[in-house]
Amino acid sequence: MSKLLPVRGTRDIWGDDARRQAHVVSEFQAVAERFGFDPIATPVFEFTEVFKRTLGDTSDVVAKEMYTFEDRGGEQLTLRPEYTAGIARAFISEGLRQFGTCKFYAHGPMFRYERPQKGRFRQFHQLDAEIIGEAGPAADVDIIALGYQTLQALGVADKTLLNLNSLGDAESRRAFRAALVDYFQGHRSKLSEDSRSRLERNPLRILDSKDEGDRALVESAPKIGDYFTAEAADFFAAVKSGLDELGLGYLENPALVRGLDYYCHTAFEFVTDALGAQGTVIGGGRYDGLIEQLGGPPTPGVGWAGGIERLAMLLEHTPESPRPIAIIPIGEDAATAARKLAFDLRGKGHSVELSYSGNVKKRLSRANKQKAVFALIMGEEELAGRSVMLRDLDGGEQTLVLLSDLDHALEQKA
RNA sequence: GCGGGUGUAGCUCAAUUGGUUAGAGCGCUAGAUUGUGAUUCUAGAGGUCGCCGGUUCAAUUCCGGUCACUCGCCCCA
Repeated sequence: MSKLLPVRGTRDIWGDDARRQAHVVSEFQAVAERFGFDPIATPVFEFTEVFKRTLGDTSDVVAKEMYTFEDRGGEQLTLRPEYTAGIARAFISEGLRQFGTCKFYAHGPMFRYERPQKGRFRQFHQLDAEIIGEAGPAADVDIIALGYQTLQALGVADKTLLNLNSLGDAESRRAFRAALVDYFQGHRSKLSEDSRSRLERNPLRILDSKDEGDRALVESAPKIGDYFTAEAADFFAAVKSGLDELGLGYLENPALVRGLDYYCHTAFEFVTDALGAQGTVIGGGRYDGLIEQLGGPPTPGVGWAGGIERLAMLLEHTPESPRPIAIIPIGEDAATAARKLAFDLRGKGHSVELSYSGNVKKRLSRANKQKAVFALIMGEEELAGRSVMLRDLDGGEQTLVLLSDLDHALEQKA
């Protein structure tokens, strides 16, 4: 803490960044409501056990990439690295099964102890959508559609490509995994060093290795589709035809994988090439085994999370806030009247700027910077005539308007 | 955890092959009509040259370390 800097990988968000991110959240909320999703908020920290159980103890993600600490009562707590585990925990804790299928949306900060790079921070923010309790492929299609329309609402849909894959059901996965390990063992010496260690830890990850030599091997590696059970194949076909019916294009990407056991069937990502190495803006899939693994009743689920920072970076423009009306009083009496007028106009729904200090010149200059449409100048003369000077800040012309006619005049100008 | 790049004013960047007062644009403050902005003109404020150490008569400049930012690798729940 040598200087007053934010902690590595965290940052202050203000100005245009803050406005862009707020816009991402509000558009998402609007779309989620249209899809009949309900808001949910879960704590930013949980018992470490919640994330440990969902990740599996073996993963060194648990040890190395989570913000874990002990509180004064000796509890092991972790700042949430993702949304799904917390929401699944809430589903169990709150007995939400009684309500049948739950459709939730949420947004908030996440924490991962990683080396920061473009579009990747230690504290970052996510949108999240989950459908819990629905086993059929219609839910998968619905959740992907929600993602797509969110991107559309943000005007970035055409900068992304939907990548789609199926991991099959548990039986398919077992068979595929075995075949994959078998295949790569046979070519062990040709694998990159990274992938040789992946072979033990997480063989599916070899499929999206960035190493060129690995990629060549992956070309002729076993394909998950060849190991699908009939049910798994039907499920994937149903998801694809559901997307086709909506006219949603996608790229079938067999390299799109999920490392953990509870993932099954649908895996998808909306990916962009505009953000360097961190191109996934929305990623999700089906996790039918998760809630059971957490200690709840067997419950299917499907959902996604989207990176707010990444989406905000993709926005073409910073969304404009409405242009205000600036009220500019001259003198103490006018200042009092100005505060009352500002209050009334705001009450009627206008966006109004009223500076706390400054002479006319400074206030006009400020109004200009705030991109005000009009200035309402109120001096002794105007006050005496129960009127204000209505000045158009784009053109420069100004007219004296009776206060009683102000609503009408503003309406005319608008 | 590993590798590349960068660090000079609030912001974007110059400059000094090691030498005396480190510059510009934008922004900010004030003035050119004490009731009129956005244009123009003038003046002003603002810098431990990221930090610590080394070499040197002399370091913002060269060297080492460190911190931060940045791009990528690993990882990606």
